[in-house]
Amino acid sequence: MILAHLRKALLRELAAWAAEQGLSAPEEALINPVPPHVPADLSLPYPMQAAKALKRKPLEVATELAARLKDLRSPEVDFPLLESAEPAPPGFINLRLSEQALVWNLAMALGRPADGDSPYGFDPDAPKRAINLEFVSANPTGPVHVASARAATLGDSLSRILRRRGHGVRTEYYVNDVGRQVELLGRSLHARFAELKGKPSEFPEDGYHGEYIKALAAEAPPEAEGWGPPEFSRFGVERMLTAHRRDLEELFLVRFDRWFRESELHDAKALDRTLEKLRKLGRVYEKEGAVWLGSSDTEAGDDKDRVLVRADGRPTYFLSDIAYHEDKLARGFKELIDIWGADHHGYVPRMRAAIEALGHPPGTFHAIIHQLVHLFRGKEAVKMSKRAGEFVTLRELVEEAGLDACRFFFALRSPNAHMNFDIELAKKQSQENPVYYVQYVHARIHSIFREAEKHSLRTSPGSHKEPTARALLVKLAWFPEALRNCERELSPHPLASYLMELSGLFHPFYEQCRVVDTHAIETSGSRLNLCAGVARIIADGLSLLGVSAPEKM
RNA sequence: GCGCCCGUAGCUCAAAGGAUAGAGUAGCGGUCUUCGGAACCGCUGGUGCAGGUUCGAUUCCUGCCGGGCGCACCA
Repeated sequence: MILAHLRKALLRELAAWAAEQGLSAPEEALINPVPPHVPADLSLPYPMQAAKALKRKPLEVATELAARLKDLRSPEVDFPLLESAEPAPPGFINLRLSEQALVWNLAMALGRPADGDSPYGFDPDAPKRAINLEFVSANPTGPVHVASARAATLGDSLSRILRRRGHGVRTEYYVNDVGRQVELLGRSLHARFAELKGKPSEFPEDGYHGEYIKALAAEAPPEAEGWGPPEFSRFGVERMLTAHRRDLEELFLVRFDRWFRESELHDAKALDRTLEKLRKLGRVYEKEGAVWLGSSDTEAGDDKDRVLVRADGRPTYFLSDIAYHEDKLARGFKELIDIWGADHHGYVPRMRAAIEALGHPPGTFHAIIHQLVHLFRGKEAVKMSKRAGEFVTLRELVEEAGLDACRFFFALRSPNAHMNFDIELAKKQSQENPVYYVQYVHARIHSIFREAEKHSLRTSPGSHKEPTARALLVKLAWFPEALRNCERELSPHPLASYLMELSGLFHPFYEQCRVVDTHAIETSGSRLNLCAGVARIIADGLSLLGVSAPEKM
């Protein structure tokens, strides 16, 4: 929060200075954390950029600018923001926050989000976005696979963070409840059911072979004797969907605001309407009996045109997908963000092309592509095939490794990171998961609170001189910035990394600064206050990641 | 063959073009009569290769090497 004010104040000052120099104003005042050897809180690299444009010496520019920044103030607060602003080679300005600024920021961090409309981390200046975030959307033809854990973590954590930032976000799960895969599910169940009844059956060639199919067939009601594959399809989809909801929402704590069924589109004739709209816009043509979208003729960069309606008259999956996205936009969303595995990345340009062809502004559609998780058991790669039934379920992993360990583990990784995930290690050595490192600090602080309670010591605002305490205060100020980075990167991993760093700073403080001390009530009070801030941010940050913050471990 | 992603410490990963590349974990050596040893402190260990752009490159560009994933009138 204080850093947002600082950035704004810096930007004003830099813009004024730039105008005097005949430069265009910088778009943003970029501030960076400093490396350990630098005795400051933050650094401003702007002088080096300005020096280039002005063809002047960077350090000279930094010196000139630093002098102007010393007494920097913000209209939102009534104290000076900085204690010092010093030029440093090759052309940084190193900033040290004022004590008032740090104390004020701690108070903001400790404010109760539930009470106000401006919780810590909320960004009043950011333009509000209306986002539909779709993720997982696994076919209801089998249990939720471990491979979905990454997308589920990404989507759920990101949606929580974006909401905290003040955006309107609705999460959505698209259910492919019609089509070939679902038919195959019905035929597989039909065959397994017949087997159970000792009747002759023909198991479909590409059918689903997993044991769960047999188990599911065994659960079919008595009247299933008279069912054909379509009835088994319906039965199977409903059962699978129920299991998906249970695994994702109850087990993995991933919430979807809407479970949208493809069949809803067919019922509403949405495919016809979308096709008609594209036709009117002149974006489709017929060739060789099929209807094509002129997707290569767009800015989206699709390399070829795509079939919407096959020569036999059946619509492609692509068309229903377009209709689905059109439906989301009709519901008022301005941005559609889909989270897809890297195995679908080739689908991005055509989807973008379709959105463009429908006349929506560029940037309406965005795909977050996450790299696939390669599963191992020890050294051995796990092949995953739903049809062969060889896979590890999400439930299996969570029940063995623990929810917190799983969610934090995936949250730490950038979507672009290719990762090898050793299931044995995850199950066996869950103690090594960094999440415990973070949770431990939270539990430790609450232990301090319990100790303070015994001596009737209470938190009180106050300043902090010790370097370890000051480092914590500065780190607390970075929390909103971490959330901002999450929004920019469209990933929760900057927050997870931040929590690791914050936690790492607590222990040195703990070792050097005795908190509970009945001979120093005032110091105890201000240190308890700092502890409260750290605990609050850890609990808050972990909750944004869907991870618990236990008071005892 | 073309396209997208990646290659960073033994392992799993960070790092808005910024300073001496950070964490966790593993390894080695220390720290236990006070708030939690699931801890702390110290040491060891580094950007695949070759060029280029830049005051400055893990980051951008080119080429190479290695890996993952795509390239349907499948979903």
